[in-house]
Amino acid sequence: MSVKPNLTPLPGSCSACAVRPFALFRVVPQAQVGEIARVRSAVRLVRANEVIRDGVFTLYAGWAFSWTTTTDGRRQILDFHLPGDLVERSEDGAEVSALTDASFCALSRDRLCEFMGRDPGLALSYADGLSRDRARLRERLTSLGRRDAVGRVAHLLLELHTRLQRRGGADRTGAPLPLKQAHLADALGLSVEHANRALATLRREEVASLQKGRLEILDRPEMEELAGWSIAPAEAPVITAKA
Amino acid sequence: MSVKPNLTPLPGSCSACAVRPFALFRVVPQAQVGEIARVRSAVRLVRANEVIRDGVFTLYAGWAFSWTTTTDGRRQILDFHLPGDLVERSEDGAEVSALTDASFCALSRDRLCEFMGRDPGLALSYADGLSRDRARLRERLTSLGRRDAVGRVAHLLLELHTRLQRRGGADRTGAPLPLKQAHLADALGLSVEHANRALATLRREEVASLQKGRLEILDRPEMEELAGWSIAPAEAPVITAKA
DNA sequence: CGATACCTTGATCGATCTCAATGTCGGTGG
DNA sequence: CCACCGACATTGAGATCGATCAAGGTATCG
Repeated sequence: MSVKPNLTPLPGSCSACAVRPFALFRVVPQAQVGEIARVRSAVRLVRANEVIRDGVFTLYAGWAFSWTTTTDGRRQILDFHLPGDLVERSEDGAEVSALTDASFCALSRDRLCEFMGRDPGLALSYADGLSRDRARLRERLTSLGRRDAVGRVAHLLLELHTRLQRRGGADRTGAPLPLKQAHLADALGLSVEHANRALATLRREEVASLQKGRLEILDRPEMEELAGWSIAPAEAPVITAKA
Repeated sequence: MSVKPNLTPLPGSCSACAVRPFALFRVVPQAQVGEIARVRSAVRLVRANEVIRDGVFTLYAGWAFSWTTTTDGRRQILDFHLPGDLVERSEDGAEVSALTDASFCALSRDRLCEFMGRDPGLALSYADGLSRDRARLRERLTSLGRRDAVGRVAHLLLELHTRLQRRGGADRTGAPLPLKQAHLADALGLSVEHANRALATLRREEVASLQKGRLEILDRPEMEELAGWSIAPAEAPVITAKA
């Protein structure tokens, strides 16, 4: 086991940054890329499972996730972070950990705020990221509220596949996915055993498989069906319920 | 039954707006309040349960909520909106409905973007709102993932009480709360019957009661206990699960 | 080879859903 | 004024999904 994570180090200059097209600073014109460096406070490498203490950072390589624990000690994973994502350690007691070995650019919150205060485009880029986060959380909330275990798992896998694809980290039928079953369980409000069974169902039905860090989508239509993956608008039931 | 909602109409001028101190435009200095009017596209009154079609608006009076339905027709409430909140009808098939009779200022998305593009402070105010939305969704996700029915109900009631209090709409021991049990159920991933039973438990244990549109908090320490209402940071279990 | 981390499976238990009534209360038409 | 109606709230009994508990199984790494 190497002492340091086995990741290519970050480029010294932001102008060569491979993830900038997907990141907060994508809106900064080439001419002002130099200014970004003043917001950067450190470049770091962390090992899988290490807790990250920096308040704001842009993930460069590897995965991370945000989580809390309830008072009785159970973990809830709030979101997964992919390369290019801007991640904030929030005030409210949530933590951020590396899911894999990872590297990132820590930012100074003060200098970032200052920069955004001068550059509305950057502020809007920041807002755009928040808006995406919110959309993801809403989807996940819908999963936990109204989908069964198989549906939740299928939905999360489709979500991650889509996000990876947008960054070129996936092909149409699969992608590398470093999640353990415990991560799935803690993100979806399931026990590990049940997450395992849901995954087994998907595999048995030849819908999808997640093994050895790789997702394979075998039957996308069926998977979307199970996940309730419709971005379709809805008629308006006035006062509904029925779990 | 009146044909029009029984709400005081909005003031003609934004400078007299009662909710502006809590709203997106709180950061606009008095001298430029006139510019806000150009972003406003309409003032509307809607009845309880009416679907709202405007894309972006500031709620002025009354409550609203955002929701989706799953493919099998069950409803998930994504968030509740209170006076002063900026509400967006999102791209993704989520709808917004009035929970009570309500009035609001519809905004032009284009002109709002333009304004924010000129005024970084406004863009950051917008981001701040998104950030709060996200924090609320994370809390709710934790509820659905890791808390039982009574905990979920208690937590949501505390959240709403806190939000109302910040706006002066609640005293320490209670507040008017127009939610039906079906709203609670659909927000928390429960059946109406079970939401009812959870509420009954809280009442029986003399922790809190929600009746006739009013919340009473009878035993706040106990309620916080049940809700897991700790904003306490947590130790880091490395790979947990166990629902 | 043994340890460790992770995955899998089975049996049982329990929280929550479903289905089916019944109760309450404010409003409305007669 | 009263009987009825519709919207909500409540209660009970039985069915289910997913949690727990308890073993194994497998693969990787030192």
